[in-house]
This record gives sequence, structure tokens and C-alpha cells, in this order.
Amino acid sequence: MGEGVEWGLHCCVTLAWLREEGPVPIRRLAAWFDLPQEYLKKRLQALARAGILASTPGVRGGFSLARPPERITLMDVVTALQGPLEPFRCDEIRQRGVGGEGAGSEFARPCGISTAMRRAELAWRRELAAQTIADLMAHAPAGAERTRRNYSRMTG
Amino acid sequence: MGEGVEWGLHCCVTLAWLREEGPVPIRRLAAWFDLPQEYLKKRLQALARAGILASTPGVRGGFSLARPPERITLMDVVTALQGPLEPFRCDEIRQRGVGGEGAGSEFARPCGISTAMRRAELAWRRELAAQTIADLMAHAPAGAERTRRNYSRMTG
DNA sequence: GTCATACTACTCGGATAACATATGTCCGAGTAGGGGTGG
DNA sequence: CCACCCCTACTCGGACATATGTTATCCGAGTAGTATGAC
Repeated sequence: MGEGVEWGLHCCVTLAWLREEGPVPIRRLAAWFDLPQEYLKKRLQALARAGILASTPGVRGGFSLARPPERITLMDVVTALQGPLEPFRCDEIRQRGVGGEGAGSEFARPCGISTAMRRAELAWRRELAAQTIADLMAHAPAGAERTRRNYSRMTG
Repeated sequence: MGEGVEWGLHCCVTLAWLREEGPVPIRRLAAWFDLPQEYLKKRLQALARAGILASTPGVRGGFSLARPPERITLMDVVTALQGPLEPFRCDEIRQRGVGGEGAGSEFARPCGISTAMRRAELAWRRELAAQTIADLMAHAPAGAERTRRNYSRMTG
């Protein structure tokens, strides 16, 4: 799917824990997870364009959550990072070639394969939309305190 | 995900409808859907390696279903064509860098992000595993007769 | 007429390129803080 | 001492290379049918 999705999710949780501290620059986040700084920036910019993160320029700038963690679902993050994945378009293939000749009104209804695939994809999205960043925070309660402590100790 | 998945699915349904006719060569299937013949062969070879299709060489050879359609799920086809997609491995990133310092036993349990993503993926797989090729056939009952008629009329 | 044999045409099988997308890197525009200078 | 202004350092923002996976293509190995010739 793309590794940047995982990074974006982790960064969102971390930003939620550091919400009191103000904007967090990419430099800190990259060192935090030991990730390539420039590419991580690119991904977080995509999140900012989607309205999930807010970016503040300047010397004390950085990225911060644009909404409270309860209102950011995993679906939002995934959609923003990998784009709205195109659904199966079976109608294109099934009525080409000789196979579709004389089909008449059979192709009026949507393709069964398309329907089945879409149903599965919908289940996936539903699960993703049911979880928020706040839920992830609640999953590791000790992380909040540890994150703030480690963050204040960071030198760079 | 890959367009070949859609092609493989359509070919499986067609092969199920033509099960009485014996093996169907790639040449016919490619003309059937107007698809690139060589690449379609590659994908069907993958399905054969997975034990979903049976390939018979020789001048009257071709591909045919290795199992009855009721025992082939969409999950089988998808897994065979795109490989067993690697699950989220968040543990790699979250305990790198300075962010994970002093985490103690917090990282003993699996990462919450990993869990949430896996749950969504599982819902997707469950939907795919619940549908079989036979279900897709039942979705378009008229297709069986049309397919057999068009197939016997094919010249090439 | 029948059988064995060599041939041919067609199939699958895997190794090899072309392309797309995801990943990684670079330099420029803009802002806020800090220091210097004049009042 | 205070206010104003310039300067620097740091940030984000988008444009530019590289790597990996998907799509497309090629040639070789093998098999079954078929024609041919001998018996």
C-alpha cells in the first residue's frame, strides 16, 4: 500500500500527544522515528493539504493537528496519503472482444465481480473509518507521558 | 492493486462456464476479452502455480479450473495473483530513534496502529473469502448460455 | 490395410524489456525571532 | 532606556532524481496430432 501511510499514522499520534507543546518541526519528527526527513515532510505536506494537519511557517513553526484527535479517522489519513483508490471498473473489459457479443441487456446491471470487490473494499473502509487517532492514543496510555518526557529532552 | 486481478477473476468465471468444453487456450481467452495475450498468460500461470487452474500442454491444451467453482473463493484468486500482502510491521519504526527510549515493557504488546490496520485488512479478506466463483456465476444466469454459444462460434 | 516413425503445429514455461508509481533528494520562498542602531 | 529596522536562521513548499513493482513482450521446452513410408 505504501510505507508512508504507517509513518503518517505514527506522526499523527505523536502530534496528538504533543498537542500542548505547539507545532513540531519535521526535523524533530524524523529524528523521533529515525526516518528520511525530506520524504516524511512530503507526506506530511499531503496531510496538510487534506486539512488533517496545520503547518505553521517560521523559525518556531512546524506541523500540528488541525482537528481534535477524536475527529480524525484512520480512513482520513489513508485517503489523504494514497489518494482515493480507483474502484474496479469491470464494465470496461467484459464488453470488449467477442465475449460480450449478443449480451443484450445483461450488461445493464453492474458487473458481479465489480460488486463483490467493491463490497470487500467497503468493509475495509468501514473498519478504518470506525477508528480515530484518539482510539489509538487510548490503546497505549503510558505513551503520552513518555512522549512528552522524551520530547522535552531532545536537543536537536 | 493490479489490473491483472480483474482479468484473472473474469477468466475464472468464463472457464467455469466452459468447463464442459475442456481446456481453453490463452489465445481464445485473450481474444475473448481483447487483452494482451502474453501478459494474460503470465497471470494465469500464477493461478496454475497456486493450484487454482490446471494447465494441459499440447495442441489441444489450455487452461481449465482445477477445482469446482464452489471451492474457489475470490480470496484464493487475489492471494495467488498479488502475493500474500505483507502486514503492517509497526514495531520496526516505533522503537527506533529517540521516540522509543525508556519505553520499558510498553512495546511488549503489538502496536495499536498495526492492530487497527490488520483488523481492517481482515474484514476485507473475510468479505473476499465469503464469495466464490459459483456465486459470481449465479449473479448472471444468462451468461452461461451466451458464453457457450459465443465460444463455439469462435473461429480463431 | 496396418503399424511404426518422423514431422509439424500448437501449447505452456520461464527469462527478458518498458512503463508507472512510490520513494528519496534538492533548492527556493516566506516568516519570526534577534541584534544593531538611532532617537 | 525604548522603538524601529535590518539581518539571519529556521521553517514550509514544490520541483527534480532514483528504486521498486507492475505491465508487456520475447524466445525456448514439450506434447499431441498428423502425414508419410515401409511392411
